[in-house]
Amino acid sequence: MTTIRPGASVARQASLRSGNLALVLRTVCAAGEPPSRADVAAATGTTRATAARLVDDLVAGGLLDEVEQAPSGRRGRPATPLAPGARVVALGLQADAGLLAARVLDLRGRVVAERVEPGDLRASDPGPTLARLGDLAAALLGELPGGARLAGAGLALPGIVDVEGGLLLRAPNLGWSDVRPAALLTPPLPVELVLGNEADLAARTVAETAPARPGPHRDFVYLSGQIGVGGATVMGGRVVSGSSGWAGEVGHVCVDPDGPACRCGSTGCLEQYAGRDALLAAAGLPRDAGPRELARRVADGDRAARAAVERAAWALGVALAGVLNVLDVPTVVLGGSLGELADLVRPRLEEDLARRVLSARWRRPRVVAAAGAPAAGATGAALRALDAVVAEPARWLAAAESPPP
Amino acid sequence: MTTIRPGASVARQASLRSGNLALVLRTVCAAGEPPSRADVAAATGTTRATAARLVDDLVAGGLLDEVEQAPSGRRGRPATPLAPGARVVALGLQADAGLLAARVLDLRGRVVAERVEPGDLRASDPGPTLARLGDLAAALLGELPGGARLAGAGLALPGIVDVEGGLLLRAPNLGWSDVRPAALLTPPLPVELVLGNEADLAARTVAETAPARPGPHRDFVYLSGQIGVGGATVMGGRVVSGSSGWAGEVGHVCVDPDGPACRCGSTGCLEQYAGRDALLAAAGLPRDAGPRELARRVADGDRAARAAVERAAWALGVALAGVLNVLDVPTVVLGGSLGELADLVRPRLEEDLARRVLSARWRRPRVVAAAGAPAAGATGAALRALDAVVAEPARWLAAAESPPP
DNA sequence: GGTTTATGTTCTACGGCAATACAAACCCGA
DNA sequence: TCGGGTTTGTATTGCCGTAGAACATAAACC
Repeated sequence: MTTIRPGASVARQASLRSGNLALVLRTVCAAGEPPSRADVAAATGTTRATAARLVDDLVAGGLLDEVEQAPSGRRGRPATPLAPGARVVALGLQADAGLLAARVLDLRGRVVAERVEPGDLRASDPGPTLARLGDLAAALLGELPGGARLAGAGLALPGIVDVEGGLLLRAPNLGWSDVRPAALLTPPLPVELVLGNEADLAARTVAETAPARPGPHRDFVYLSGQIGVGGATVMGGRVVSGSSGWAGEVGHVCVDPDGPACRCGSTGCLEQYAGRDALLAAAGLPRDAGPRELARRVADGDRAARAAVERAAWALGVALAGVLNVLDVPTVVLGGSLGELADLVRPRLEEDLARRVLSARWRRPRVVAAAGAPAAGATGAALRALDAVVAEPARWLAAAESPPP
Repeated sequence: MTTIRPGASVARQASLRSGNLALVLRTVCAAGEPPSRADVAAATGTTRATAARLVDDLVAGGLLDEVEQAPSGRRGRPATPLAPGARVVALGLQADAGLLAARVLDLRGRVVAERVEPGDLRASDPGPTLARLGDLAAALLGELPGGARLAGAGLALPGIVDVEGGLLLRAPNLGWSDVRPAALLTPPLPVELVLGNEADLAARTVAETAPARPGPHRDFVYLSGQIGVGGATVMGGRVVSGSSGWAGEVGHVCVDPDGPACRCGSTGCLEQYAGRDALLAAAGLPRDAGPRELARRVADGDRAARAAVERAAWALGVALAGVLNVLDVPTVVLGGSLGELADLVRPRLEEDLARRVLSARWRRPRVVAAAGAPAAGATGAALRALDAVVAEPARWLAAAESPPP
């Protein structure tokens, strides 16, 4: 007998149903206006009968809501508008060098509740810090409206993370190594806590404005300007996480091999030119100044500030040109403190990219700023948990059925 | 009525069948030894009855063959071994600066016929060159055994390609721009010719040793050392082609912004250090010398040759560290002339990567040489066409049914 | 108030896979 | 030589999900 690798499993009729449930739910989530069953049928290419059956199951499981119909003035039987289930929510957490954040989103992408607590967490102690974050989370979950069902929780961390193992391997800016946040988060959460890289999760908020609703860009490189520079790549609306989930470290792309030494052991990393600490130091500003102060000085004509920003733009051009040559994405999204400097670096950066990117003569790369909501990582963490539900509604329905309502 | 973006279409029962046909075919292709129907059932998780039904359809369509059973000595009814259909073949072509190649592969990954014609095609005229390639292809197709059915054809080109449009936008080493090869290839092929980047297609030969049979590496960066340096990224066994198919231009990652000017308009591109022309020039060798001559000189202790290789290894370290930081893949595969120099550059390159790649302390990147078959691009082009059949056997079966055998 | 129009529901038909039983082909041992 | 054991391949039945068509419903239009 030949032994064959397990491989994928066959598609049974249940898989068919499961896939179509996901398709219907995704369709409703992606729609701008609440669609009717007939709209869903048209968009998915199925019959009204089948679409209705799938919608009914999703409504029964709370994943879709039948919302109040506004008088449309159109003739024919009035439609029943459908919206993603408002009672399905997820918790997103973020611990960063500059803040602790907790945010609850519902399936429609609305912020149900949030707490953001600024503070300097550089070189902090993981235990007390995560206990504070746990308190924030508990307070948030306590004030949820009745009937809300928590679909999952995520934690965005500025470092290298072992997602399967639930382990933060190293977060240089926090000074943390080998931390298991789920164990330190008190009181414990009622659902599993999934870790994630801050930039990966923040990029998700650009890729989708609400669970399964596509954002303005589908293919882009995201740069998260923090104390260092984090990054993520999104292709086809999905974050490219690499074979171990450590992709996107654009901050450590080498810009100049003869450049300054970096904490990571290499030399001339992008972070040494465009990271917040590096920028502020080059501009002669104190470490706790913000990007706005830097932007103000540039506007005032401060020479050191101008030079620092110019140098950052140059470094971004070298590093991002390499990334764009390798990945072929049309857009660079600047987030975090880099987002606040986007207008200052864009002219030079776009020009450099046009010169250095091989395919620029056929499609010129663009640089945009992320719509800067604070603690985007927390939002992204909640989005990821909700996306998991949208991807496999059948699992959710099965879980919801075991305890009868 | 709300208009919703088309989105994906629902899964019908036909999709179920189509998906399972693909799964069965993929399973047989991936297996090392010809499996029986019962093996297929076990590997896919379905019943013997269903597996047999699917296999029968694939056998009827020629996508699977029932091969001769060798006496196994095991008790029980002897199994009927299954192998990918030998009569399903595809044509792969390649036009490169150093050769023209045509190769026919069957669904088992065997070379059915081939022609490789060396020659210097730098700054050549596309018309006559492609006519020569067309002659090669016609000769090859003429000598195919009776009953062979051509599933598709592909052409590997060292440049930027518009795959949908069938247009070669620019191939600097050939000196070609805006060429439409399908129109210049005489006599015309009996199937559609799909273009592809040479490095992308060569990388495919590393990702799979035969159609749908996984190769030794599933996640890697492939570097194709030609006159310049092409590249491709493979993640999860799939070539990452980017949003327009122009990904993988590792050769134009900036290694040193103050380095020599590159044809592409940038400065200090990797190609200026590790491309064949650059390497040979730095070693003081004539342009038409090969990488073996260079390797021989290094072994003989030639100082200029050693310095050239050392410099290339340094540049590869800087560029690939950036790529690995962004993509998180564990392996670098060196192909083409770089493959022949792999043993010379590996020590320094692996050391530099270990220092510069952020995740190296958890998983140290490895550098390997591609098993160097000449004209890997042609093989990859044929593989791609065969993979398309494996991915959608139902389409092939439908097409095979319309003209009855 | 009848007609038109669009939505939502009900019912039957068809196709695909699961489960089971059964037939076929080989090895083994008496 | 022949029956038991074993594995493979095939036939039959039942379940399930979608397609298709007919029907019911609720509004606007005339």
